Amino acid sequence: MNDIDQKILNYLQANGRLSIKKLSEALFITAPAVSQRIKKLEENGYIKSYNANLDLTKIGLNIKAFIQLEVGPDRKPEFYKYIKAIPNVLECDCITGPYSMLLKTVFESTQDLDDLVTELHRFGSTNTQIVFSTPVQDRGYYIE
Amino acid sequence: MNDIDQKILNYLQANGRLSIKKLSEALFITAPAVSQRIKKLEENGYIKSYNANLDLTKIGLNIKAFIQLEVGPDRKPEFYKYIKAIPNVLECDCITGPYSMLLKTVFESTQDLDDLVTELHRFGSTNTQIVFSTPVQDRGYYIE
DNA sequence: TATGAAACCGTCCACGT
DNA sequence: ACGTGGACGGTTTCATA
Repeated sequence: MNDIDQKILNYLQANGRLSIKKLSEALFITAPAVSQRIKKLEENGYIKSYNANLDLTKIGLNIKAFIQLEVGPDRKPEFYKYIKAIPNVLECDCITGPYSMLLKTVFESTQDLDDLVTELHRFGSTNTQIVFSTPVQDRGYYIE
Repeated sequence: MNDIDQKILNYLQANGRLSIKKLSEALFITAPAVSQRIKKLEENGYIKSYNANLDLTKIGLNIKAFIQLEVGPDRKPEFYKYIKAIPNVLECDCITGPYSMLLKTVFESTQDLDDLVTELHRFGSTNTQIVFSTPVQDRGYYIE
């Protein structure tokens, strides 16, 4: 990981479909050199994936909410398997504090949100916060 | 937005660098047709961006934490400007409940986390939860 | 949306540093 | 170990219908 690799990572975080050619021009090295570096960054696990980022409200998912959930340590394996299968859950983190799980979720309606929360109660108590707005969208980390 | 567009969005969410050729083969239409569809999806705002997803622990950002913060309504503009300039904040949501903001953050050490929390206190009281593990990584929404 | 042609881009290889 | 330049093969785009 040197200076050029960091720049590649910054560029690709900002635009995951940037062509090798464009990168080679921005970095003043040739295309094969860029190609090799990216390959290594992928192989060494620096780059986990490339993703298109959608505007979910455009496909009717207008409700975004964070749900905190109490899950006993013994029920974690069961819970993980369950939660991975629910498409509305975009992220799930195991955290410190009285609620052990934090879920980031999206729904078409508050009714759908309510349905999931009701389901989740079989694992433990919940605490739900609905999102009004997102001043900082999930973004990359600029490396310097 | 028809069936083919949905499939394109699903494919690109899973692999943002998928070539037009590969997509055209998967969808049984020609490459120019795919190209035009993607262009429209971008223009109409369905696709907001393409991003490389990094393993942040690989670059020393081992601490991930959610910080809840009380911000008075009158100080929101000031807060938004401030928070956008901090690279450690990957996401910021304005939410319901006693704490009006939820921040997703990453740091090299708990010391750095402590420093930011101390800074944030000029806006209001905070509540911090450190992440132990992330069973569901920030993922796309599979459209059906 | 399909077709073919042209332009473009990415990869491979041999070589040099 | 890393970068370069040329050549090849594959991909995207354009014009046309």
